[in-house]
Amino acid sequence: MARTQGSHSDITGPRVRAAALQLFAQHGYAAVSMRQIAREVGVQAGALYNYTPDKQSLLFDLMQTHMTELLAAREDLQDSGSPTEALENFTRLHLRFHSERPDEVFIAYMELRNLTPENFAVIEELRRKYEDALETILRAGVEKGDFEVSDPKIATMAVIAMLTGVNTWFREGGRLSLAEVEQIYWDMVRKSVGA
Amino acid sequence: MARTQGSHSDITGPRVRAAALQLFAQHGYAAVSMRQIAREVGVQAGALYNYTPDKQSLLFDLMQTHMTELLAAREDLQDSGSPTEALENFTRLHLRFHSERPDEVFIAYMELRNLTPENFAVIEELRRKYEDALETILRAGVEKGDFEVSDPKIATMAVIAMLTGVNTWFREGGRLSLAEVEQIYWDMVRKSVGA
DNA sequence: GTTTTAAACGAACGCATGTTCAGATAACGG
DNA sequence: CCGTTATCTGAACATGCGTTCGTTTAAAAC
Repeated sequence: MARTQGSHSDITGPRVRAAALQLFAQHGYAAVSMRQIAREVGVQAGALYNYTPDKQSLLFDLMQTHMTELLAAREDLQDSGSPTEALENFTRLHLRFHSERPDEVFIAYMELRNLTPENFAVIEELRRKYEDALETILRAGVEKGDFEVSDPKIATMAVIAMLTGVNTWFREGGRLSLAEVEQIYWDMVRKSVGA
Repeated sequence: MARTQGSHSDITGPRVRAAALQLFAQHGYAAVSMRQIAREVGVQAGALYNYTPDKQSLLFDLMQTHMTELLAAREDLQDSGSPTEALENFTRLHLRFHSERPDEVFIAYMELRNLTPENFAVIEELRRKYEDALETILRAGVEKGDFEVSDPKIATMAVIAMLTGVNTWFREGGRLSLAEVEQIYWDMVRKSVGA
């Protein structure tokens, strides 16, 4: 029973990625089989190969798309203001972007070791670019005398770790709204760099 | 060829756990087979079942041991001093303990979803106890007027995330010594809670 | 109304998985 | 020196894996 209604490729393709995203995030790449993904989509396993050359590419595409979108969102920020304003923009963007995409974030941080070396290098490069953006802001603030940071490299890692940690507990509809969470984290980030 | 020298159970047992620890951390629980662990130990797969009832127990034991040791180390700290001193002790202990056990920490954070529901509940309870310790310190500091923290629960999560992030980049023998890293992170933690 | 083609089926491939267990081996206690 | 026992082997089990491919279906094109 193929094609029970209309052309499917532009519907099934996104559904395959959505199912892979959800299942990889929930159980982990290695623990999810192509047959599970197919069952979620409502299709036989063989049909998945109309949409991905293999399982590895499915993972890589999800991660690359996520990192590319993150970088694009970051570049949309015009850091014309002061370092403090730039840092606030970065902080709020990071929190908003990450809290909107818990599954993508989870995969991007947990499944790096399941990438082939070539694919890993690509993702790492994207991640490095993102970290560089924050480090640049911190260095500008230090140079201008606005921030008090002894080691910008470490401060970058510390701030990103702190912000990304929001995904371990924040759920929309919980005790606090995203706006409140943004404010609390921004207060902590600001103080931690002495701004 | 069994027992080529002396009794092995008290040697092989720890070696099984060590191999599992290293392999789970490197490739992930789901991606590591019992035969890989056995090969690392230098034994056939069947022999592993003299030391663990199954693969799941191997993972659970590693995580439970780690969390129990962490809590024990935490309880060895006498927080007789001020909240600020208690927070500094907590910060330095966390950094030291975690940087000494990168594999255990990695597993404890990444493999939660591969625990059975019963085992997961046990580990989560241990983690909650550890987080409670920090939250108690923060609340004491707020009450005494030493800290400036709007939401102790969130501040707890933020600080722990920031500190645990040290494991994503810190390697002994790198640019900075552990003592230097401790100082930098303590500065940032102290400032972030307004102490 | 016929032909083309996108899309999915469903069986098959070789191989790996966690776990069990009867049998072999070698150090130990007597 | 012999019998016991802790320890490990090695084969087997059912099941599942990622991937391939000839075949079937039904919508689209003409």
